Amino acid sequence: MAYRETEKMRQRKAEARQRIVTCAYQCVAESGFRSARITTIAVSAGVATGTIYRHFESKEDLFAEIFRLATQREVDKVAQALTTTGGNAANRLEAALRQFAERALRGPVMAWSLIAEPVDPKVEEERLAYRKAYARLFEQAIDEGMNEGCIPEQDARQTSTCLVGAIAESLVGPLSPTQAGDQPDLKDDNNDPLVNAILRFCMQGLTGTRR
Amino acid sequence: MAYRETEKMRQRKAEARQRIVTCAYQCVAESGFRSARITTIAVSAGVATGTIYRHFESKEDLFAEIFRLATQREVDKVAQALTTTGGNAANRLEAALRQFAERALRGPVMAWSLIAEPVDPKVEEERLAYRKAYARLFEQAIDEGMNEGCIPEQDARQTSTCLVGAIAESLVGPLSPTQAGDQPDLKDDNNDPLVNAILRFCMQGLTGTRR
DNA sequence: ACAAAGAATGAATAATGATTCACTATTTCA
DNA sequence: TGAAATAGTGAATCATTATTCATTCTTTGT
Repeated sequence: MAYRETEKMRQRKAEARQRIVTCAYQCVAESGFRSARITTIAVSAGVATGTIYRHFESKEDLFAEIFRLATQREVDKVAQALTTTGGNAANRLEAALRQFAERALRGPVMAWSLIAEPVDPKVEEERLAYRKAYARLFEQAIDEGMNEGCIPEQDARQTSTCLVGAIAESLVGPLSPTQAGDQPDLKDDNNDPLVNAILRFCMQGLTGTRR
Repeated sequence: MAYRETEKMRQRKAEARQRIVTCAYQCVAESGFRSARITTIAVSAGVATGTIYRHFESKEDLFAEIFRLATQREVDKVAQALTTTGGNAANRLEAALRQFAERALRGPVMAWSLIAEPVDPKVEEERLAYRKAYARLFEQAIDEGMNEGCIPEQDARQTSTCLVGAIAESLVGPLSPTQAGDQPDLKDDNNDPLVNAILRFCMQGLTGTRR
């Protein structure tokens, strides 16, 4: 016997994989999935195109992983807003919705890719999962709110889906790459008028209470 | 001189064009844009593939026209619901939203193509227009409602965008081709629970009044 | 019937990039 | 050092369809 995979090698491979992921991520964050080329990613990661296929079944698989990664970041942040905010469940939910919208407006290219860019089926599947992940977070908060009594009884799952839809749709226009360069700066002070208008609708739909 | 386009010819060409459009429409209504092939459309329309290019610049152009056509039908129906329903602006708007959702559930394949199927850029553009068309209808109704006093003052454009988003997102799951065969029959009696739940959220978001 | 003009045809082409794979290089261990 | 095992390479291949265009067919007016 001669060669057996050693720790050192395992690590080196993991590094290469990581480099590929990172470069692919950057490509997508710069100009979306559609224009991201395997060749380009390979070059920028300093490997041959073939090497990418030693780490990923296919381009779609790689992209699905990128999507999942980007998604996880976002969902985590929203989950965090949900847990670290004070006040009742309705307050916490509002903070989470705000986080969702504001983060999107801050990273518009990636947000557009995640929300609205036409993508291949495997990636589209991830998108459905991503939207569902948000919905589930919101759903849980609504359930809590109903228990606390600060949110009226309702179909929490259905409402959470509506919340995701209302926000996503409201962002499509502003994020659309045809009007890049808009939305110059966004303050941290809960005062973006677009975000406020979205939130008003969402919270009203949720609580049936005029703001 | 010898040949000059005559009325008869003009008509015959128009018929061929119409046939192409109809067949393309059927293809899409059966299984979406992605799987619709120019060759298949040509065969079913009884023309050569080349002939399609005498009538349309490109596949995308043809599909954009199909999209526009399908869209127009839907938007017209919603507009009709908006004008023919009795009651105040809020009632009329509710009827329109209901029409939007119910029609989608009745023609799920086409609805999915219009709402969520990944499509090429030119067609995607039509989709934005389509969503905007709905939003504009709703916006107008909201404006009327604010004048009538039955809808509180708000940013009508923003609200209408949220309405479109909430409904569309709520439909994505149920329309998704992976779970075709669901949603077996839908009565005309304003009683589909999914539709009712969506409408509750929408109307609350709009009026801030609990249902 | 004929020639000019245009329409229709559909097999061949083109374009695009993802993917492969025969080969080279590297790692490991006796 | 050398042989086995695996990793890396990237030019060539493949697959998929939309699109083209040289050719054939139709229509029209004389």
